[in-house]
Parts: sequence; C-alpha cells; structure tokens
Amino acid sequence: MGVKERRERDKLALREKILNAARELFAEKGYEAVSMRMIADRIEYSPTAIYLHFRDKDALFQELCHSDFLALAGVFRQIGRVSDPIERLRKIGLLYAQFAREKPNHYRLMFMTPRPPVDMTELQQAHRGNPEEDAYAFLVQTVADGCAEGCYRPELCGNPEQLAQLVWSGVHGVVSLRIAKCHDQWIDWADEQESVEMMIDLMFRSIMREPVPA
Amino acid sequence: MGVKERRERDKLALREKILNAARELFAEKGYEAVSMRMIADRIEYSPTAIYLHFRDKDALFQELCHSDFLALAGVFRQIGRVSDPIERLRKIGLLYAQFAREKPNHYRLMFMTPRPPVDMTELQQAHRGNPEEDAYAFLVQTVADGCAEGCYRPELCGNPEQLAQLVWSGVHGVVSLRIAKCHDQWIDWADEQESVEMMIDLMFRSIMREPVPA
DNA sequence: CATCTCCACTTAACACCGTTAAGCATTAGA
DNA sequence: TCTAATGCTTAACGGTGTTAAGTGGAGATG
Repeated sequence: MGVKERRERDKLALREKILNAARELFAEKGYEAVSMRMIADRIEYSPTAIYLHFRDKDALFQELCHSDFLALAGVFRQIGRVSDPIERLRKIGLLYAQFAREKPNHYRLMFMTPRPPVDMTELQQAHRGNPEEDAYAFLVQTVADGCAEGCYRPELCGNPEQLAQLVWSGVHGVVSLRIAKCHDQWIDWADEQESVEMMIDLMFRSIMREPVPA
Repeated sequence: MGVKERRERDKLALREKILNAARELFAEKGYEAVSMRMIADRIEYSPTAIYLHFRDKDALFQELCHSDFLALAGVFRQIGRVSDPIERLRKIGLLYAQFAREKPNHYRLMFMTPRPPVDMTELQQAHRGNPEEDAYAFLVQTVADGCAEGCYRPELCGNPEQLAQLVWSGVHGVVSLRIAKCHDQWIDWADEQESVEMMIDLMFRSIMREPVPA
C-alpha cells in the first residue's frame, strides 16, 4: 500500500515548491506585486493548481509569514542562552533590526501589514509560547529575566510583557519608519544602524535601575 | 472673458469633489479597498472622469496623503508656541498618537506604506520646512529648541534632527505596531494610551540632561 | 440663425487580477 | 477491461486600473 503514501509525498512536495516559488518572488518584488499567475508561471503549473494546495492567496502568504516568524525565532535561538539578560536583550534588538534590514519585504508583511482577525491554526498554536520557536515569547522571557534579576526599575517590572512591547516598539519604530519612508525626500535620514544602536541605548538608559555611566 | 475662469473654477470644484469622495471612502474602508469605480459611483460620474483630473490612482492618493500631512501640521499648530520645549515635545507625542488612533487608515498610508521615489511637486516644496505647515519641521524645531536650552544630554544634541527621528520612532513604533497587529491573537497587548505615555516617559528619561526624579 | 470648434464627459474596450466550474487525462482497484 | 478517483487544465466570471474612441452641448464665428 505504498501508493497512497507516494501520492501524499508528491502532494507535499508540490506544496513546498509553491511556497518556495512564492517566497522567491515575494522577497524580490514585495507582497502586492506577486500574483497567483506569476507563482504558477514559475513552477510551470496552471494558476488553478495552486488552489488545490492553498485555500486562497491570503492563506498562502499567511503560511509564508508563519515560516518567517519561525525564521526570526531561529535567528534569536542563535543568541542562545547568553547569561546576562541585558546583553541578551541588546542582541535581540540588533538581530531584529538586522532581520528587518535584510528582508524588508518579509518584515513588512510580518509587522507592518494589518491582517483581518484570523483564528490560529492548531499548527501555530503548537509553536506559541515556546521561546525556541516563538520570537515574541523569547523577547518577553528575556525582559522578564532582566526584571527577575533586578536589572530594571522595579516600577516597570510589574508588567514585563508591556515592558517588552515597549522595547520592541522602540526598535520597530526605527526600522519600520525607514522601510516605509526611505524614499521620502522630505526627510533627511540619519544612518540607520547608528539610529538603531542609539535607540537601544536610549531604551536601556531609561529602563535600567542603576543610572548608566556616561 | 469670464468664461474661461468659470470653467477653471468648475474644474477645480470637481477635483475637490473627487478628493472629498476619495477621502470619505478611504477613511472608512482603507486604501487598497477603495477602487476608482467606487469613487466614481459616489460622485456620480463615470470612472474615467477621474482621469481628467488626476494622472492615476496613485497620484490621487498621493494628494490625499499630502493634505493629511497638512492636517497633522494643523494639529501641531494648535499646540502653539508652548514656551517650554519639553512640554511642547510631550504634547507633540501625545497628539501624534491621538492622530494615529483616530485615523488609522490615514496613518497607515502616511507612515506605514512604502512609496516609490517621487520627486516633490513644487506645491509640496513650498510647504516644506515651514513649521506651520510641516509637522516634521515642527518636531525637529522643538527638539532643537530643547537642545538650545540645554534640556537634553549634550552628546545627543550634535545632531538634533537625528534625535528628533529617534523620538518620533519611539512613538511611531507603539502606534504602528498596534495598527498592524491589533487583531493578532499571538500578542496580548497592553493598553495603547498607557503604552504611548510610557514610551514618551522613557524617551524623556533617556535624553534629559538632569536625571528625572522618580 | 447656422455652423464650426472645442472640450468635458461617456461608453467600450484592454489587460490584468483572484477565484471557481467544468472537463480531461491518467492511474489504481475491481 | 471496466469503473472510480485523482490531479491537473481550460474556460470563464466578476472585479481591477487604465486607455481609445465617440458624443453632446456650449461658446465662438460666419
């Protein structure tokens, strides 16, 4: 009875092929410029073939997006368990900004594009909260560690998740504004990497318990 | 020879009518959900009539966007010349966040949507740099005032524009992340207004020359 | 008054999009 | 060898932004 299994395998292989084609096109052209027909062309199938593997375009990109989140979690995992939660947090910020700079189209879909409310698939649910696979959980955990070790001002540690959201927002603000407005001649942008590092410094300076030495 | 003038006036009136219809539709539905045909329906003209007044859809929304920037500058103008540059900067942050909360679709087009590089119209050039009409210039001016009065750490005041960009990024990070991910069940968001105020406090704490009293 | 010209606007159409319905081979199982 | 299922294709629908061609009415000119 190896037939059904082979069928299953082939089907999954094509599914993966579609995802890869979409990923490539998407990375170079950006979300809204990639059409179903382009993806179909690249894998040399008819456009409708895609619909045998994905409910619609949104579902396809949702899945792409999900794998990007896993990729980001993978980037964070490479930090490993740096013992000092402050250094760990700093590294998170730097790698996060690097991710945004290297994959702006992905970043845009992940963090700058509103999506209608959608209930999580059980697949996603399974990853959630596990810092190894959930970049957000990793961030929250790192901030909470810092709180637990008394690094940050106590009045900020009542809600470590909110503190994490604020730190995240700071770095996100720098990189997302750059992605959205980089071609804007109205604004004379300072160097991006420098601004990211300054933002991280500012955040630390404001949340640390002990004043940062000049 | 009043004929030509009347023609001109009528043409401008229709142009304004198109803009207003687009504005209304856009505010309630968001950018990409508004089609030329919808706008045409609302003003009860044929879709092609719009093209007699705007080069294409992008030009129309570009213009809409420009008027939104003027509106934001208007919001800031209401702050007036609060004498204390610190209080003025705080108010800028709060009003900016309020603008984002009240007009998320506008905010998204203004600050979260990449646009291809486009040379400014002479109209836009005219407004640029004037703090009364240029919200960004108003922000930079306010930060520079704070620097001049010695409010902020001297090492940050070498480049007031960069400092302004950082402060802006902080608040933008909070509100834009909220707009993009508000429906995301993955994240348990803290109260938005509270986060905005905390972000502003954090920014001040980190840039002030004198340590902020607890 | 008749005619011409111009111009704002319309209708029709094109090329593209996401998506669905129907058809058509190939292949597994009887 | 016949039947059924499966995986894909072709054709089509309704939508989009946009353009080409046509139309009708008002001002100018005889």
